[in-house]
Amino acid sequence: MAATLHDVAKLAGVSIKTVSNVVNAYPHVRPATRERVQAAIDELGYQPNISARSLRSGRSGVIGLVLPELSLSYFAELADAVIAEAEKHGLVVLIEKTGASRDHEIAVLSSPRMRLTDGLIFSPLGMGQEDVAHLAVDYPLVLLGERIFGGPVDHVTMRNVEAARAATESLIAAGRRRIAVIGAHEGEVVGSAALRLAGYEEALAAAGIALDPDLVTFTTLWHRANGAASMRELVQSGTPFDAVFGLNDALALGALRVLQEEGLRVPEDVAVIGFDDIEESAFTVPSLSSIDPGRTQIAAEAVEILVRRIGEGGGRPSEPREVLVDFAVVERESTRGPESRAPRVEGARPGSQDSAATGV
Amino acid sequence: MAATLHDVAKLAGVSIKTVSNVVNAYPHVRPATRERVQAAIDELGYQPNISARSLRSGRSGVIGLVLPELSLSYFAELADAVIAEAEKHGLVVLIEKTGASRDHEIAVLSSPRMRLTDGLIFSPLGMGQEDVAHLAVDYPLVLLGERIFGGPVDHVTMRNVEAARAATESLIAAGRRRIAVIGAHEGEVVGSAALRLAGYEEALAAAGIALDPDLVTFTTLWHRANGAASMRELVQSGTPFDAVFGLNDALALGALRVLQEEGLRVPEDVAVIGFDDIEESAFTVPSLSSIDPGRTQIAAEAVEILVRRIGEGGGRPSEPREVLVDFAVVERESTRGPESRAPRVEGARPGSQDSAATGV
DNA sequence: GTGAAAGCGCTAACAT
DNA sequence: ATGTTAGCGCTTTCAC
Repeated sequence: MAATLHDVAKLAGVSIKTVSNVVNAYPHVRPATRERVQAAIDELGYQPNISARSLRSGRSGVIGLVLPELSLSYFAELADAVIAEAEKHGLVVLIEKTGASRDHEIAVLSSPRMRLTDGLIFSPLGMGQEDVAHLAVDYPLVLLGERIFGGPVDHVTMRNVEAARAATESLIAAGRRRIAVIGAHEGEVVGSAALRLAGYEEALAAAGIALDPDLVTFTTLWHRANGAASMRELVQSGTPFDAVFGLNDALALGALRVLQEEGLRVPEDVAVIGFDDIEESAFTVPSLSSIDPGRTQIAAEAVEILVRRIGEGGGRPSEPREVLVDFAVVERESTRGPESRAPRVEGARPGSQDSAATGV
Repeated sequence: MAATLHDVAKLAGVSIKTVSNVVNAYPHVRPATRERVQAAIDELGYQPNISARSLRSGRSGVIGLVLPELSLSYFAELADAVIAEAEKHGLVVLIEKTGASRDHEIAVLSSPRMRLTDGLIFSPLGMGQEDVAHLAVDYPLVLLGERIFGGPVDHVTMRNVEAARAATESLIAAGRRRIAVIGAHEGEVVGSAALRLAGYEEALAAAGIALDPDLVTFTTLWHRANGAASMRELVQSGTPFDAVFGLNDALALGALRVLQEEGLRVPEDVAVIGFDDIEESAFTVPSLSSIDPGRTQIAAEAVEILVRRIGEGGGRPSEPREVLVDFAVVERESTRGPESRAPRVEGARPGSQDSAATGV
């Protein structure tokens, strides 16, 4: 049913090689021939068969993106950015979600389902440093996140420690001294939680503020509900505090809600800052200060590096690269005084590029 | 480099057919042979080449999902659900985003990039009823959304009119009479905006409330910022109102924020209800009442129908199906009186299934 | 500048 | 129960 190179060749009265040359924009084709072939292509509505091309050339034009979960805003926005970047390179994106399960993550790395991709952008959450060996795969792979460092692959990550330190410092600069942390992970050494906690501790130390363990709350999950629960516990414990650092925005948002339920004023009584700068944070009441970790830059770098690796082919690969992107402290109402509340609602953030009319 | 059927066959001392039989779990293989082949597979780390399989069999095990944008919570949560459903059928999902552009949507339908998928789940936002002919493609296609009806393809959609009517009725039942609408689309006849507005009008008519055009505000985009802007205009216009129906949650959330900026109490002065029931709505202050439009059911039905169509093969296709999923009114603080505020924060919603530990 | 032919790795007929 | 063989549609030498 679908037209093939042969059909086009027959109709145009040339060989399939010539048709192939036209399809692939090979320069040395006589204009007259090209025109005739193009006419035949249009008439038959010819579409190249990607499987056949891929089988022969070893390239599918598809890259894989492996994420914990799409319904978390951070990852949804990351995926959106990756798809946009991939499109610039003429690539489409196959998304696999792992549910942050270590086993699932490891399985995906050697899954034949992923074999039709030219390379993978891999964002694990369950795997840890001890799994570094699993990353030694025989296809292009770019690692994201902060679960594994120093692996045999290119790695794009954010400046967790510095950014968390900057977040904490912004609270200290506003005169806060009793800064609670929401979302620490017990005993973790690498991983977002550990790194961000380290940044928090650095900031306190630099300001000469003693670390009060009672102010550090733990939760494995980083959803709104966990932030809310931690906050409620902290309030009920009676431990005094004048600021909250949510290790991600969802946690901070959950905490924000509970603070208000409890009748505490934000930021007058308690200042709140998050991490991730998801779109939602600009629209809550009060709007949430946060760290923009450079999400779009991460997506751009990851795709760029992957494309370069794919282009390298099987040749002796160059050294794995470790890329750190820039971050920014985004101050909003939850840390600024109420006097500076204008403009009260921000417009569309520049980060959410090419968002055309989109209902539902 | 990568092992092929031939390599495995040679090592196991059998023919490639036998290896193929083992790989594809063909039942009539002697246990001893199967074991020997499996050993060879393991030893060589054999992975079937999907492109070759796909070229030969015409199936890739990949389905496409075409969406306006992933950074909108509704679509992110929908994509998440589709991926989960697809996985149950052993399929992976290729996501393409269109930015809600009509041209992009039409182009995707005939894009060779999508030709390696076995079928498509297609959620347009730019195309309209006049584009119905573009849906007559020669591969399995399931249409989502409410831009086009009665097309030549299976269609899974929500009960927009009934659900919007129920939302409005819940406000009326709470004693509200001056119900503003945020997000209407000028002159639209089909599409989410038009259908939901129709439901609103039905509810008013049924309750004997005259429609006041001043209460219906228009905005093309359905982001938080648009809801905020519309709300601000309405407040400043001086038009009295005691309730707001946001045609999606993002609009309602933007409105919710402005209402509070303006010193209006929700729900005491103004009750607010949205549409979509995105995860975030349970965690705002106050939490947002909404319509759960049956998102997970939509994903499940869409994948199910697509899988069946793919299975049908080229045979005479059965009639296109039109599937309507169930909705539910989710009442939260923004419409309930404050006396019923407990429990104050909901736990993880059952809708967000299989969300394991997920940081960042 | 264009054509002929080989073969990528696999599945599906058909044979045995 | 297992082997043989013929392509799927394309790209890629290598001729001409």
